Amino acid sequence: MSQAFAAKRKKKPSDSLSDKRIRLLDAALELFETRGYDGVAVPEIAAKAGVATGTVYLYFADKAALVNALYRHWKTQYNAIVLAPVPPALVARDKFTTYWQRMTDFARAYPLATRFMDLHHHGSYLDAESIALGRFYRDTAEAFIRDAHAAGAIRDIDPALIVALMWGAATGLTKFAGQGALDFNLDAAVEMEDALWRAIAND
Amino acid sequence: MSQAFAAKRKKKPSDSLSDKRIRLLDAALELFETRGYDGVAVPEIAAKAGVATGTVYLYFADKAALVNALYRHWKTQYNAIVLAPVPPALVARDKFTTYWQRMTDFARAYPLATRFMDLHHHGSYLDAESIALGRFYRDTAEAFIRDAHAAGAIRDIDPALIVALMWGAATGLTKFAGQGALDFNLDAAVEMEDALWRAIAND
Amino acid sequence: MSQAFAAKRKKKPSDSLSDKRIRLLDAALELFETRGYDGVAVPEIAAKAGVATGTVYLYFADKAALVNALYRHWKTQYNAIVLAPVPPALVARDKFTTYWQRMTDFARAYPLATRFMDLHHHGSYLDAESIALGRFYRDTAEAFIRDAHAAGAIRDIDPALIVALMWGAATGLTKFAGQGALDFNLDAAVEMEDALWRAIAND
Amino acid sequence: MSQAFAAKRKKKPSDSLSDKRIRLLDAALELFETRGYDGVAVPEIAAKAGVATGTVYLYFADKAALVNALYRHWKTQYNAIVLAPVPPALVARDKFTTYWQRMTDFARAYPLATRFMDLHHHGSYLDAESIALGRFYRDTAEAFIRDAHAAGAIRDIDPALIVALMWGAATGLTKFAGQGALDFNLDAAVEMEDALWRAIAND
DNA sequence: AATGAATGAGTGTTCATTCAT
DNA sequence: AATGAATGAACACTCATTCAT
Repeated sequence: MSQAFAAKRKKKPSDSLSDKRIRLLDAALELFETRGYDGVAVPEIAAKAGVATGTVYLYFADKAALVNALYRHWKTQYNAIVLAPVPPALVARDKFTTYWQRMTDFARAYPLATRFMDLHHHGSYLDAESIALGRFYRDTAEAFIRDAHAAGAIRDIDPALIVALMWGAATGLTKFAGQGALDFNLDAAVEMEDALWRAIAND
Repeated sequence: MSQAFAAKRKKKPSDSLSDKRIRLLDAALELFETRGYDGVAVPEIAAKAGVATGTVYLYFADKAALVNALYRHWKTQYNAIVLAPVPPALVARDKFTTYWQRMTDFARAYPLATRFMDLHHHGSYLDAESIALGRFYRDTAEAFIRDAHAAGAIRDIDPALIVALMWGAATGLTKFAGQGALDFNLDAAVEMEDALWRAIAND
Repeated sequence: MSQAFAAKRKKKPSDSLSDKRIRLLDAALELFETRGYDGVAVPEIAAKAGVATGTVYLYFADKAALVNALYRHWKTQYNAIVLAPVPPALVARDKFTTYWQRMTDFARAYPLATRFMDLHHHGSYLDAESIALGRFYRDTAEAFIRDAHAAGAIRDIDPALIVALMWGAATGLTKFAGQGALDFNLDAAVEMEDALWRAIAND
Repeated sequence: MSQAFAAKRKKKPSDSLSDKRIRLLDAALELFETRGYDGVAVPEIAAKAGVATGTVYLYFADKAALVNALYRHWKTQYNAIVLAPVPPALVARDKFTTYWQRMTDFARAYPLATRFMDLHHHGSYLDAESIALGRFYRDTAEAFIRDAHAAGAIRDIDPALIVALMWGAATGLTKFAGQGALDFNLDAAVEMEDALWRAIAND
């Protein structure tokens, strides 16, 4: 929004302003992902973003505001992309494919952000609003599972268990890929989808 | 407590010596699990363990040595308990049950340690030896999977994928249980085992 | 003060920047001279220099870097002032006078720095480069002595012994003056010079 | 004294007691000489002396008491050996030889103690009594010089200057010998004595 | 809007000293 | 008399944050 607004003005400061905000978030993502929130110094984020230390505080009230902004940015992205409504007309199996595909596409496209969200989802520096964004995953997933079960497509398993299984499978792929133990490509995603569906499908 | 009872007089130095070491490791586990390595101050660990700050350095060379000792302690426990050899006479399905039961028993008995190991497995403060302990899981799991596949019990899936799936399922249970989203009891473990076996079993 | 007067507005950063460095070196000199390297706490140096503790580390990598910078500063000054070449046309006696005068002028002008260099010349915190600066004294003095001996002006005494004597005489003056046992004024310097020349002169 | 007394008893504790005191002083000398008072930790002195840390405090009230005991021990030795009365019948030149010989003999026999006393004579941890011991040198030396001057043996030079010269010459020899710049043997001592006498002698 | 030098509270670590054994 | 584990104040150093420019 501020971006669109700024675009009307001719001055480049405003432009470079949002530019700097983004560069700060990118730098923070890279650093927090590897070393954790407390393991990274603010001046280091600034240096990686190519701005002065003081500039960080023009865009974020403090360090906690920066992680929260970063966390929300990616959780929001995730929710918008992965958890967007699926066509109600689709049969359960296709809905499942759609969700799983989005999850793995996202994880493969943004492995840093994916690991960052997993690693930091419990951080004491995250405020209530940030943490609340995580609930949307569970709610959406459980809703889908209940529907699918009601439609007779999947067996009678505690929905929470299925959510844990799907989330765990995606996380496992990301983690072991990060360790070099496997290649998280499209084939792997499809192979895993097949296994997951067998795990829960009726018959 | 039973310890204090058993130790009738005498030899308190060596008793209290290891006692302090253990209390430090316990305190560190609890604190590191919630707030991460850099989020916890050494004096705080000491306070929680009921010893003076300087005492930490009688048992550990520095803070990094403390996390490494903690990490190794639990990884070693995990490897000894969960990855101990299973009777070769067992059929694949029973081997699978054995491994899965151990994994979930461990995760339920020591949820803090389980989350700690997951959270810290990539920490820059861990030395090579500590990190090497993690490889045993992958090796053992893959060996089992190859055998089971050779015996025709499970389908032709990349073993690394199955490892990711099993690890992910256990992690997912631990994580969502920690968030209060599910109750990680024996039933849940068994229900998940059934789902997992369907995911990979031949037929 | 005259500095503040001269610096009319503008450019205070770089001004105050070197200003702080110098104030830190001055404070360190005064404190290290009396209490030794390990006897002085960094925050105390900062306080004496009128800056915050953290500021010390903007100008010096660590405490050792600070002593080394201090030591080098004064050794370099000493070498430049005292050991500067003397006109080759001068007769040996006049060269001797020149060197001795410079030594005593320096010691009288900068008694703190003189004692600091004597006290710290062997410190384990000094790096190789710092220690190497001390060699220049011996080399220059020995060269002069060899020339003077070749010219028949001084007797056949081991040059190293004469160096020890000259250095010792100057140090003795500084030391006993510091203890209040004598007044290290120009007369004392001249009287000592006369004695030293008699000690080594031919005839 | 306590040594002689203890010798009468059969128990070895008392024996090892004074033994330990001496070993502590020896260890402290070696360590303080190189690294200074604040640069050496008490447990390190204990380790070098082969006793437990707590034992140090059985023999000395605290660290300062230990340096003071060490300083006084050597200053007392120095005063007893070097500044002992010389036969009044001796001519000035022979008195001078006697004193100088004792100074250099001492410096060569106990280089560590000599450097320790030079380095620490101003330490803030030394109490008044310790520092007072240093005055004896000046007093004795000045008394000798006044006599010699009265006897017409030496020129009219400020006695304090001569003291500074003699002390400086001895210190210079010790220092440069310690740096490997010269060999502080008997010849060097004699050569230096000759030079010093020329410096001050009448004629 | 942007800088980065400066700050000082807070961190990891050391060490003089004590005390139960 | 002797020990050495334990202590906690004090140290060297870091880093989130501010502010004069």
